[in-house]
Amino acid sequence: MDAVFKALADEGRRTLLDRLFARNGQTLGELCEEMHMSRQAVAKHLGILEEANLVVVQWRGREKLHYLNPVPINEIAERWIGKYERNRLAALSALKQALEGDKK
Amino acid sequence: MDAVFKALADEGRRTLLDRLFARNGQTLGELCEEMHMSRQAVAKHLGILEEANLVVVQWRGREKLHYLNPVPINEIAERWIGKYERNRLAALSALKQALEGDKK
DNA sequence: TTGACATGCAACCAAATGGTTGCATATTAG
DNA sequence: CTAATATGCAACCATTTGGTTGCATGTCAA
Repeated sequence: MDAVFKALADEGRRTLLDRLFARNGQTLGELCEEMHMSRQAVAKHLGILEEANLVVVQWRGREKLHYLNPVPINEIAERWIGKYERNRLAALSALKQALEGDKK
Repeated sequence: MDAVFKALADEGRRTLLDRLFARNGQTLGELCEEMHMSRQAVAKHLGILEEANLVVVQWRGREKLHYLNPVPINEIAERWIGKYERNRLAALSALKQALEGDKK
């Protein structure tokens, strides 16, 4: 899971995921457009996303097609964020009380 | 939002959030226990969590009490993860088809 | 076959990150 | 007042990160 969090920490990589979300199965060349950095830099980012299993790759001849894999994101939502979200109101309430308690 | 993702990228910081989730309002000293790094390192991590607004601080005399703020995590879940999660099955299906399509 | 195209690999570099240590400051206890 | 306690600030360091460039490899099209 650490790899997933680390992969999501970079704005450029989140953009790449957004673009695959908008249109799945793009090649490296396509994904390079609009990212203003070199092809190799984009390839590195995609490698990190692959490593985190957020992107799955498919070769078609000389083209490398990239597919979004939503499973790890779902796992984060389920196992980690859900934990906080479920208790959101309780935690907010505790926080509010703590801060108000000080002013008294 | 970038600050939140970056803050969540470190295992130690996630542990700190977990510990505040388990017991809210701990002091820096308390949070240092079990983390095997120096007090200053923990303080830096907490600073990053504060910066990302994931932790809110309350002074009580010479003690600094730390409170978990669940709002930014909730925002991630709502605005970003939710986007992928909602289409989880559709994306999985597309992925599967793409991979199977190759084998034919 | 040959050239163009899509991608990979590796060396290199600057900046950010995560950690340390030493010392300073503020508050509480005796 | 003085000690001890709780924390802050700043310099410093090694490693990681995000980017570059140059060149190599594999595939398609003419």
